[in-house]
Amino acid sequence: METFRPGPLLRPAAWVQVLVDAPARERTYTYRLADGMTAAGGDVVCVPFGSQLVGGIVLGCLDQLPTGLDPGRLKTVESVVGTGLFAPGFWPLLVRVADYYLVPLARVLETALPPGILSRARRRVRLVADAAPMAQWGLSAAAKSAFDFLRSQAHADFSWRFCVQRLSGGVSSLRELQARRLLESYYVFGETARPRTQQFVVLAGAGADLCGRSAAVVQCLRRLGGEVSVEQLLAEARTTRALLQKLDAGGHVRIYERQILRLAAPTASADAPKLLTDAQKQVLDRLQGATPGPVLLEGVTGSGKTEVYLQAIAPVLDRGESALVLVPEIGLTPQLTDRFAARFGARVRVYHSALSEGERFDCWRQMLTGEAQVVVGTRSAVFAPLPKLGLIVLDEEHDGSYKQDRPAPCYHARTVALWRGELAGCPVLLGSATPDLESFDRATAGRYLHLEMPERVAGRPLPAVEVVDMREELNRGNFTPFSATLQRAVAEMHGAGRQGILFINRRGYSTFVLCRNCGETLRCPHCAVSLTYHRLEAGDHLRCHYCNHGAPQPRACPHCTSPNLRYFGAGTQRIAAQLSEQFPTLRVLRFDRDTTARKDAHRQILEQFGRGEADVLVGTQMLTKGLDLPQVTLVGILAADGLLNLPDFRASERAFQLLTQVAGRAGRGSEPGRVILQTYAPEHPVVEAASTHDFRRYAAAELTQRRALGYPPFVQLVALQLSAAEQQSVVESAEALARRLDGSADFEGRLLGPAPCTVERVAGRYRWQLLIKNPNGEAGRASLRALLTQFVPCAGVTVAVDVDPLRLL
DNA sequence: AGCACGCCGACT
DNA sequence: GTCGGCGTGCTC
Repeated sequence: METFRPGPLLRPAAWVQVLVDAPARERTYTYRLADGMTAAGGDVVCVPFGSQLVGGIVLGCLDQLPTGLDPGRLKTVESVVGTGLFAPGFWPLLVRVADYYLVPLARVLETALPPGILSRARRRVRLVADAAPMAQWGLSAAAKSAFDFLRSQAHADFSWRFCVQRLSGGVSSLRELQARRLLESYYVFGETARPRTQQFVVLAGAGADLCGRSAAVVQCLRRLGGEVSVEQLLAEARTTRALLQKLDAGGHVRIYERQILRLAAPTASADAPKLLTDAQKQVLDRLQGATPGPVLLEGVTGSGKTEVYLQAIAPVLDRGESALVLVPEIGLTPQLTDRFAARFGARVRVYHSALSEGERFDCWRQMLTGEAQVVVGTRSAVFAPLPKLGLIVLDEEHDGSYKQDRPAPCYHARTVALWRGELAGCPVLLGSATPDLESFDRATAGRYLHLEMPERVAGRPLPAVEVVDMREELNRGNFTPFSATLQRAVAEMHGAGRQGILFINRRGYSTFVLCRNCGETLRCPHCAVSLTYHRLEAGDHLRCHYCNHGAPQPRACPHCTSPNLRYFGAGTQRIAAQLSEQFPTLRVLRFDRDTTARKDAHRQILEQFGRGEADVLVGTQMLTKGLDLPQVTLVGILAADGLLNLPDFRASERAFQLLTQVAGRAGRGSEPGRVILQTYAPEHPVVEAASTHDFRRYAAAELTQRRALGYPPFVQLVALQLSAAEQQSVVESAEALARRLDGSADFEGRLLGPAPCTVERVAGRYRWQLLIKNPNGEAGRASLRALLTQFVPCAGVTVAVDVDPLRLL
């Protein structure tokens, strides 16, 4: 962890800590500042790195050199290329994220900035205007011809890449010219930065004196109209770039770069504001009148939260400010994105990590210039550089995908959004039918403005939920996954020509495969879990849902060679198959990660279903995320039990959210909805609360229990996960770390573990976990930060820190 | 990414 | 015996 002081300086510092734009960005580097040069955190600099000049971002200034660094090896910052890359308040936000989540600031920057923003493609060179004529004496032949070529051009300013590719002698000529001060290299950033260009070829000469391949290529170019992209010509003429360059050098064709705007604003038909219900009006009134700060909008499913967001944003845009809308997963909410595009048109941009590097870069630039005024995005969009932020909306604020759990920083977009709102002085609107208990607790404690929409729009009722005891079904001899009630309901629904949704929390066909002879389960060779059986067009297949390891379905047990394999547990595939078997005329669509892997598949499936080309959608948790399908009257939850009994203190909270959200898909149109909830534990409090739509009662009971047991939101948790290929070194390191923590006054007696993770081995790595309860806030995190900096684990062991973990592994 | 250092096959 | 292949490793 860095020891610099971030932010602007009181007096000039001598050294800066720089995040360098090199692939090996694991660490930061220290540079000297030349006399009179000043820099502050967030400035973009050009620094020598190895043999080259690269771009970098100043993370902070140093008053003294880090220990163990030889001053003789230090290099000096070449130039400060840009300041004010970030909107005001942005840099303090990044620093705060780094501090809170116990990660180096460099990690946060890499998360927040679009990849490639510092790309070396923007290194440029220019001819020195007043170069000494005698500097040309004694140049090498290559350098001389390179220099002459550059001077023969109409302009004196070139991209580094162009020079390296085009000039004789390449890099060595460039260096020679630089050494003679004939050419200088510099770094550009910002406006002129790499707008996307594409190379085009245009016919230049008559091409008369050409023969062979060259003639054929020119002929081809002429046939294509005399001017096409290089890409296209290469494909059509089946030639190489080298040949084109030769033709360019010979003056037969000319290659040039043309700018392209990569990202068109989403197009959609216009959409007018809808008439509001009284509840919606009240919420909007209170939003307008409120002082900036967090707002929890607790609105039942189908109460019209999206329309509230849209109408809350409209005045923000009218004031010339911008709005940030965060959604759990962009692919799952094409409907919401479309509505924003339809309402606000060209001012809307979609920003998420699945965009290409170039798309993210373009979008980033448009945000900085104010061209993009409404940004709809996922977790990482919380760092969108919108100036004059007037409102932040977090839809489905309880959703777990707002928390990053893979690479550090393990930030929660809701937490960061609240900080952003604080720094920008704007309201942060958190919306959900099933608020996160932490948000709910703060709202009821008066720390958030708490607004409610307890009824659905147009006086539609919430769907009636029938709980079906699956134990009785078994007693009656029904061994199918569908209870008699559900079967009747499906038949009725089908007869009435309506649509339904069946929810099952697993994908694939069977959740595990067991040998009836030796009793062994087929397991993943890399993970401590059983393999899931999938039926694919390409053949039957076993797949690991943790590391995605795949293997063909064996005909016999690999342990005892018995062919007597039996398939247990039903996933979406099997449910869909059995449903079709039982109701041959029913058209069934699957909606899970397997069927939606393809780009735009979400939208296609939903549109297909929306057009009435299928009767039932069988899917996983994906179904819970804000789908608005007015024709759906029936929702079946096949087995609630898989959700209720997970080894995690938040399991019941998640189960409640999931059940309520799935149930909420029913009856969103003019016809009332019906939900059938199948379970082996009908008396479970979560099942009871979900079936009566009673969030308040559930929340009160759960919060009482959390307080008693010392769990969030009453105590902060920090999870430390250690992993390595060697089991022994993981255990040793975990125990060593535990001893350190127990010896520290802050955490004594507040340490859970070390213990192996629920799934001890994933993708060939063993994982152990320590859980710390930190009741001391920032002071506790500070001592943890110090302790972790000093701790050196065994070789090969990585330690991942997760502040406020959502899932206990 | 570049560029160096470093250890094994075809040349003077 | 040297020139040169590109396999790891470092860059303040």
